[in-house]
Amino acid sequence: MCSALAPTIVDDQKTRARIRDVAITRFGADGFAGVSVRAIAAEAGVSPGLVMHHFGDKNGLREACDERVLAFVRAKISGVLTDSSQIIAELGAVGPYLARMVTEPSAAGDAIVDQLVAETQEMVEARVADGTMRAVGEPPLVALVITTHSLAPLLLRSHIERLAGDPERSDGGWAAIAAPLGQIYARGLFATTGFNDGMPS
Amino acid sequence: MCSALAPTIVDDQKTRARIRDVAITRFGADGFAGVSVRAIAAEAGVSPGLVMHHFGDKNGLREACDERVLAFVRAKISGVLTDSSQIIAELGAVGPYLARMVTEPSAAGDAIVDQLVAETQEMVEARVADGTMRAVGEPPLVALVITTHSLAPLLLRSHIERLAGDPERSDGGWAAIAAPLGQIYARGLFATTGFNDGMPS
DNA sequence: GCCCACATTGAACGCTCGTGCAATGATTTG
DNA sequence: CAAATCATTGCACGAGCGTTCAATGTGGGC
Repeated sequence: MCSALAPTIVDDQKTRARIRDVAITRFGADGFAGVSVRAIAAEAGVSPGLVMHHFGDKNGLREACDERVLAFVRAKISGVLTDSSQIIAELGAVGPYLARMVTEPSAAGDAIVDQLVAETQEMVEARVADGTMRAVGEPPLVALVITTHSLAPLLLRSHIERLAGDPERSDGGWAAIAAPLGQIYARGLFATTGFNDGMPS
Repeated sequence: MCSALAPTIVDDQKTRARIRDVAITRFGADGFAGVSVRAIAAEAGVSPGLVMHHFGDKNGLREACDERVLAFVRAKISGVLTDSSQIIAELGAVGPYLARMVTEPSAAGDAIVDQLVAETQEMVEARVADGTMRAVGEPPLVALVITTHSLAPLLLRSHIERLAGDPERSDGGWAAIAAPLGQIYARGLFATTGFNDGMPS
């Protein structure tokens, strides 16, 4: 064909994996319906036909992406929940895709949230048992609340960096919000104790 | 010019508004790229050409939707932040669209988040002033944290209803999470006071 | 050597998309 | 009544979509 220079220079990653990773990035950025197979193929440096050969159809490609991200989450992040900035930075291109997974309805997204909630629940029960956490409700519900709240930075990443980011510091504003975040979880937000369900308006 | 008597004028506005409202529902469900002008036109009972006549092009339709939702939020909800279940129920079909607006990058989404943060900041400053809220950091950052956390139920609505929903109660699980939520904001989550930034792992 | 399995391509298919446009119908205006 | 205005339609166009497929390159096992 064209380049017979180095046989392994294109093979820095297996072709199938490269297509899938490009797809994760593009799907994360523009959504499943917002990206064409052709665009992914072009960015991966292959033909559209090869995408179909490896993944069957466009939906097969999506499933491969889901699977990959699910495995990524299972492996790397038992705690998307705790340390936002570090984890979000490590997520890299997977971040936006993961955000879409938990945001838009899908079985794979449900599986990820289930896993995060389960892990959080274990953490809650252990910490309540050893006395480092107060029991503020049924563990499954507490875990759900903590998980959803902890996912917020991932889902609203751009706004946090936009509104808390400091041109002085290279950090995207994550360090800045750590202080109030820690205060709330440590001692709460309200000075009064008469509090039922949500803030009184 | 402005003789407000003809029933046709009302019908007139009705058609344009109906198309736009259908678009909000469908865009919210499947995303902007995931819905065709034809599908929206069909569901609104009009021809695709009429959609172009009223909104110029597909992106004009999106801008009309953005504008509508922005006005909706400005008017109805000063506090998406506080009482989740009530507000989310009142949002109706606007909810998913609003979730996409704040989740996917756009100027309109930025505007909405800016507004919510600004309102929250006013609330924080007022409550710190009258002593019902502790000062846990700089008000802009505290407002940002509260806002992002309070948006989580909107963005993860399906998971909350899925995991906290009780077949016994008609409520979708929102009442169930109110208790731990209130406890956290009232007195915090941790029993110990030595706490820096995020939980130690 | 040959052969077979596989990666990969490029062209083509049918379809749907967003959009433009002339025509039609209804309503207001002069 | 005639003219004008505007909502509304049906149709057609070109582009781009997902997908198919026969052909071609490629490399390891016999």
